[in-house]
Amino acid sequence: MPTTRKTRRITIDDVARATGVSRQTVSRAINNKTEIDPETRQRILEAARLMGYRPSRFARGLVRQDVTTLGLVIADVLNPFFPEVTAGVLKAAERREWQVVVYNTGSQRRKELAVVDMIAEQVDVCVAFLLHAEAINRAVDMSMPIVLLDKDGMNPSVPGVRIDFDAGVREGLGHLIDRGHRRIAMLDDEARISAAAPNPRREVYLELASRHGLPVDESWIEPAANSVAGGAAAMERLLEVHPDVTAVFAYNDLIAIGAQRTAVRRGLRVPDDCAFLGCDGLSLSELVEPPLTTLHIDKPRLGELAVEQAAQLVAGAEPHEVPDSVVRPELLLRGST
Amino acid sequence: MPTTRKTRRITIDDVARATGVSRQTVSRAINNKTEIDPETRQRILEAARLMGYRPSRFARGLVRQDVTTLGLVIADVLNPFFPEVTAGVLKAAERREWQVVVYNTGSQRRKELAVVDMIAEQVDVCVAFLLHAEAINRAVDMSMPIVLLDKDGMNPSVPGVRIDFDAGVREGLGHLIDRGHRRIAMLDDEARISAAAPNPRREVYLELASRHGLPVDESWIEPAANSVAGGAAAMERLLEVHPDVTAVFAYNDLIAIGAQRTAVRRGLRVPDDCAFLGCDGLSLSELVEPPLTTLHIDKPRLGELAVEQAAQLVAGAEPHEVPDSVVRPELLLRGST
DNA sequence: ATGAAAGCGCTAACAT
DNA sequence: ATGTTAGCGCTTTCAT
Repeated sequence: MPTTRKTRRITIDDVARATGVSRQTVSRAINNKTEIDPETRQRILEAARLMGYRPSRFARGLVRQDVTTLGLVIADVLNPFFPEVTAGVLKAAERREWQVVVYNTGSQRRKELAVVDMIAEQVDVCVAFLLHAEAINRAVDMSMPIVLLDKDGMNPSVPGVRIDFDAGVREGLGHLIDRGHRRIAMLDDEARISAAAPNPRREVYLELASRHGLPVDESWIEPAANSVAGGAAAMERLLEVHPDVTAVFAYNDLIAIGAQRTAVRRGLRVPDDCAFLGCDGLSLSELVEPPLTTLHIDKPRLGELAVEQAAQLVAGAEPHEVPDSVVRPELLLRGST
Repeated sequence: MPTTRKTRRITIDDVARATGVSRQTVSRAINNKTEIDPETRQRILEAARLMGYRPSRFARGLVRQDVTTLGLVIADVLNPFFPEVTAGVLKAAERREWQVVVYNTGSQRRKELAVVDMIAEQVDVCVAFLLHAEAINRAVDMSMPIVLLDKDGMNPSVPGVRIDFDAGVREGLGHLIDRGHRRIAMLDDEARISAAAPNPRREVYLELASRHGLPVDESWIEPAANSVAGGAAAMERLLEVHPDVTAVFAYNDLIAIGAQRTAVRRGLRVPDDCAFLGCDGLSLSELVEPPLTTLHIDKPRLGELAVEQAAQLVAGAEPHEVPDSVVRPELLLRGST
């Protein structure tokens, strides 16, 4: 049972009183200002330490307006895609001495909205992966400076990084088609579907299928939960409907890896019986057997670019003045195709 | 070239002036208080939106002392161990409506110290993975309430979660010895070595080696950078010195996976020619070939326990009054042994 | 080298 | 339903 002592906060005045100096002198001591007697400083610092004094960040922030806090909104820390993006965000933030507050949404509508409300109150600017247009609009409505990770097809008045899936997926699927694949299925992201968010990966898939006259229709698109287990389960369902599938294009690497595992477990040879094409290029994807062919995205760079745009907003630029950045996926040919 | 307009902040007074009401009425409107005419509220809200007004979190925090910010200090977002811990931390923080600020140290002494200085100014309490005793002591010195992730052997006056490697490693190495392995090497973490941090994994390894009369000495311990590539490189070096090694115990799964890849690439059969035992149980480790035998740690729980201890500190408990938590690794037998 | 006064932007408590 | 008065804890500016 934790004791809930309401231990009143120790303030700079307490320290001043205890050391018999004025508040300002204490302030000088703890802020390493020059105009102060070295001995006085020592005495004050010592007393402050003993008393457990810690300056209030709020009081400080109020007067010196120099601390910038960035909100980073991601869907799921457990999907390696986000830690990789986060690495870039942290790096860029560190350079600027910005604080980074992280929020997880699970891509659920309710949580995305709740997180937007939260960040609106707590941060100066934010970089966000948001699937629900409603959540994005809410942020804009609250005058929250926001930069989108994966802005493709989203609210055009909000700056963001565009991942050029169009070119990438065209190249990736072209590769499968060149290899003679016709019965190519897609494992899509069910969260994106249920959020009714723009989905270039799916659109390009359908467009190419039609252009090349592939014998596939929407029944060849199976929604998957965004995880290895989700990909594995989706592949089971797909094989029920289309046991003759020869290649699978997955929404991302996690889903592709799960699907490939199902295939292997079922005794299919990869890539001979069924090939797999992932998307996003997790470092994990070269560790599985066979290593996954994937559309690699430079995720740290994605994060850095977003922070750079955020910096423009902080500097006073209007959202429409901040040009979108673009990241282009790169086809990494490996053993799964 | 971003425009650096110094656009003065819009305050509640600006909104009040623009709408011809008092500051307090604006406050009521934006905080959804009851005692206000619905029409007035609408008018104010509309004006605030148009003006792009956003309440200052500092001013607010100063007066309503109800926002808690937790600093989460990790070594490396790219090591899946930390995202998994982070998942637990975020979950526990969300329940309490705490903000979580993340800092990456790379386990470098300089950065650990810099991060401690930073968090001391910016957060109310922190949960940290710190290798350098100096950094921990600095936090204590600054009266920073802190909880350690992996506190084993660290400053006993600081609360933390203890991972019971002693029992775990005993069981894991016991398993290898039972299988008849004698020439068991260890791939240690070079960052921990250079920080001169306590290392129960290594100690137990040496103790068991001596107790069971294994034909190994310190030359059988090879330091590895904390990554798959690091593990791979360390294994190369190990094989130079001890080509007759039959089992490898790695500091963690990332290193084990890299080492195992080197073995496979060299044509060794795993586990017949060389077995691999990891430590920490990343979800990744069951995706590699062969799946890795490992000492699984419930990392989300580790994070949650730490936050619970942090909550006690926030509630006013003295560090020495907060009992350590313990997480016990569990041996997961898989294909690599 | 130190102190006094002013004020950062907001909300709580008390008027009206 | 709205306005007024006091701070929250700190740093800045200006005295001394």
